[in-house]
Amino acid sequence: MATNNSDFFDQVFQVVRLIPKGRVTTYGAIANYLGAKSSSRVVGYAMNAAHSQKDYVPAHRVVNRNGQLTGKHHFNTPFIMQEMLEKEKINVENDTILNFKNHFWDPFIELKL
DNA sequence: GTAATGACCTTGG
DNA sequence: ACCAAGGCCATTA
Repeated sequence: MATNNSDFFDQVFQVVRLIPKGRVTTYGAIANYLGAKSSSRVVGYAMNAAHSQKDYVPAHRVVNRNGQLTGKHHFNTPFIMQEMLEKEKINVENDTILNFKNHFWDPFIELKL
C-alpha cells in the first residue's frame, strides 16, 4: 500500500470515467461491480472526493437507484448537473432522469466483468 | 480515540 | 402497497 488508501475510490473513479456520453449509472451498480454492493455509500463518498481528483470525473452521470440527482447540490452549482445531463441528451425533470432505465449503463454488461 | 454523518441499498413489518 | 430500520465503509468533528 503506497500511502494510497484511495484503492476503492480510485476504482470508482475509473469506472465513472468509463461511462460513455449519454449514459448514466448508479452507486449500487458501481459498488456491486467492485464487489461491495453493500458499500454503495462509500461510492457516493468517493464522488465527494471526485472534485479533489486531478482528472475530471463525470459525477453527474452517477445517480441513485431512483435515477434521482441526489448529489446535484454537491456540484459547483445545483444546476450544473442537470444542465450537463441535458447536454448529454438525457431528459431530466424534477431532479429525476426520465427513461432512466433506457440510459442506464451497467458496468457488468458494458465492461463484461 | 469515540461519536456522528453521509452523493445509498436491501430487507422487514 | 407503504413505512421504518439496519448495514456497510470512510471521513470529519
